[in-house]
Amino acid sequence: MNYWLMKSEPDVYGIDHLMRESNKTDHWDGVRNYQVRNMMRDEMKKGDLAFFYHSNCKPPGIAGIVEIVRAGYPDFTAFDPESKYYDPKSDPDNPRWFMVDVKFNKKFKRFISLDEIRQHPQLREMLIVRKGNRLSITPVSKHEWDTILELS
DNA sequence: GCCAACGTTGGC
DNA sequence: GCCAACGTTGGC
Repeated sequence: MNYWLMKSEPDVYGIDHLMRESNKTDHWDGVRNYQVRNMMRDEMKKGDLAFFYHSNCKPPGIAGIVEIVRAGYPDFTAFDPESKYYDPKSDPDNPRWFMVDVKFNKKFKRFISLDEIRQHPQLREMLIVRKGNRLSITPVSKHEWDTILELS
């Protein structure tokens, strides 16, 4: 079982959106970065847990937890010319992009801001606080996971 | 809105 | 295969 952190812009799709989905589940579409694609395709498994991170907002930080309820499968928005994520180079017979399904697990009573994460001695190694890290999904160690849960 | 830190593209 | 130009991300 692995732990992750998944970024999303709350103005576009935040944890409150996921809460309101039917069955509180949705697919995590639109990833168009190869490193993240590889993680979703090869490493993220059903039953894994992830922090739902709000980016590009004030303040950025972790809002809650989601569960991976379906492992990597082809991102069908890449095949849809009407989608903003359309990619004509992704062939349905050999898909270029993948996604996972996530289900709302919990919203933290207390939002854990990026600033708080940055200040915490046990969280200095988190990829999210590394300069220049722009990956929309990053792995989280068990120790980091537990530390943030204690804060929440 | 700015801009640093990337990743991608494409000419050569 | 190099690398300049361009596009994107995301904190500030």
